[in-house]
Amino acid sequence: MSQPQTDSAPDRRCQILDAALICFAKRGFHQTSMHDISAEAGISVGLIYRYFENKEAVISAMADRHKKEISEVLQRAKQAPTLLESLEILFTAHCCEEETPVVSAFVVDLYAEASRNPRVADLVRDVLETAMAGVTELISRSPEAQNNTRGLLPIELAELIFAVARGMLMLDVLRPQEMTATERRERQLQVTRRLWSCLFKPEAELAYA
Amino acid sequence: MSQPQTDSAPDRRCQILDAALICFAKRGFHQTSMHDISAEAGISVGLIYRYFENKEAVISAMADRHKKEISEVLQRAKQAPTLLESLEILFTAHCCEEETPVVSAFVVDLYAEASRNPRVADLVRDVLETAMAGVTELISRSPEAQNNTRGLLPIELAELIFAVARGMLMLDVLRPQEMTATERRERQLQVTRRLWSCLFKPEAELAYA
DNA sequence: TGACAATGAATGAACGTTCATTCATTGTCC
DNA sequence: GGACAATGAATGAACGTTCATTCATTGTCA
Repeated sequence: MSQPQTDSAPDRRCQILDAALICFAKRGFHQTSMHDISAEAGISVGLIYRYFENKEAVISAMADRHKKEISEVLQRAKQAPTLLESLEILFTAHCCEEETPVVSAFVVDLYAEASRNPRVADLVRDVLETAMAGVTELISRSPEAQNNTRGLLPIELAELIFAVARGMLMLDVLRPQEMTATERRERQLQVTRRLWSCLFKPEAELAYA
Repeated sequence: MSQPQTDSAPDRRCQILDAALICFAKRGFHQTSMHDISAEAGISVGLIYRYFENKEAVISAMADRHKKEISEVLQRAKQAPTLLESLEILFTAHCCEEETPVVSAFVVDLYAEASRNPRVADLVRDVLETAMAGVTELISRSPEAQNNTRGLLPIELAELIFAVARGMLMLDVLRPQEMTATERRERQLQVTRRLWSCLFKPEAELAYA
């Protein structure tokens, strides 16, 4: 039962962040009270303040964790055998039910927060640039992209890919609750494959119109 | 000088909504107080309640107005001579400085709100479906799309296009304030053209892989 | 036209509530 | 007992909302 401080502290932090994610996804940052979080975590309000300076620190820590999760997804994506599979991993990361789900509503809220909180904006931008650099590199090295027909650079392809991924994520928050994560995932995959067939279908070179 | 009630009432509502848009874009729905809105509009708090039942009614009215604005953009887009120009109008509607700008931050917030407010979700979904139907029709009738190479249906192309549009809008909120609307607009246009060249570059038919 | 009545747009102080934050107190383990 | 984890009632600021009040404008009657 007893845990030395150095071990228990990260656990508590994690527990609080888990609860915060659920609350934030359900109600949004600014409609979630510290009591909501404490209730969800099954602890007292005061205890949150032992691990986080204030509410904004909780939000920042959530953003940080999101950054780490994206890095991990990126690592997994990089190890996929084909570029298409890499993209599928990246595109569906936010509709997995198990593991550490990157809940769509939370991410959309994060972007909304970024629009007015420069610290969050910097962090989100950083996440995005890291992920984009990873995918750009992935594309550069993939055989599929060697003879893509439209004279687009890897970075330009990556920008398109990320735009679609963000756009699908935004669509995800409109889905009625009746739709399961699996169904949403299937939907995302369809669009991914569609985009893929547009971008990387092997064809002869052509100057662009 | 004197205005009959039937004329002045919509003006006041509009004035309040204009102020609310500025506040919402700056601070978000739930960080904006009714005092913020009244101060921005240059009126008293109480007066807002003469025109709107409560704060949620202000948000709903904003969403309604957004719906009308999108309809207008769609009408304009439909009248463009080429499909590319139609898409350019749709893609850059949110970074115009003049007229009634559809501020990116507000729209991202609207999606975040949609994720937890079913009424807002229905409205946003409705806007999206209308716009998507319009673009799908536009694509069906455009000569550019007659010989698109990837065996994608107009509706599937429209979904891709809208995903990119939403994704770029999300990116827009991360832009540092130093970037002008014109620069952001140019950025959006680049991506639009890139997508266009992927989707509609005239080529011979091919069965999809 | 002038005097007075009626209107309702507009105000902003006040109210009840919610919320983030604090801290005195209690529980737990070595 | 000492050190630290955990509690949750208390605090005060901020918020959405209400409503008694003001006052310019409009309508009415002589």
